[in-house]
Amino acid sequence: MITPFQRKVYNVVKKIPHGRVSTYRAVARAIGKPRAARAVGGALNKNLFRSVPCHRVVRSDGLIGGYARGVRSKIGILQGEGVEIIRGRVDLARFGFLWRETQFLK
DNA sequence: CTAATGACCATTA
DNA sequence: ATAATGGCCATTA
Repeated sequence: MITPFQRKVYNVVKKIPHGRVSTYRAVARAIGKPRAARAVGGALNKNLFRSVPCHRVVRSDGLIGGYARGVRSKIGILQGEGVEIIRGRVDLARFGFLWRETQFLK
C-alpha cells in the first residue's frame, strides 16, 4: 500500500534531475514536514517505482546514506550519472538540487 | 492502544 | 577526525 506521506515524498523525488542529488532533509522540507527526514528515508526504503530515482537522495551533510539494494549500487548509479563522489561524499554546492538552508554554511 | 524500528540529524565528547 | 547520544517521525508489529 502507498500512504499519503509516501506519495508526497515520491512526487518530490521524481523531480530531481539526472546528475543531481537532493537530501532527505530537503525533501522533508519540500513536503512541509521539516523534521521528518528520518521518515523520508523510511518511505524511500520501500520505494518500488522506477520513476522515483531514490538513489539521488543523500544525507544532508553530503554522505551517501543508505539504499535498499546496497550502498555500492547507489554509488555506482550516481557516478554513472556524472555525480562525483569524493571520499564517500558528494559536494552539495555543486550537485545539490533543492537543498539550500543549513548545510552550505559549513 | 503501545512499543519497536530505521536509506536521518545535530550535538557532544 | 570518529563515536555515542538523544531527538525526530511515519510505519509496522
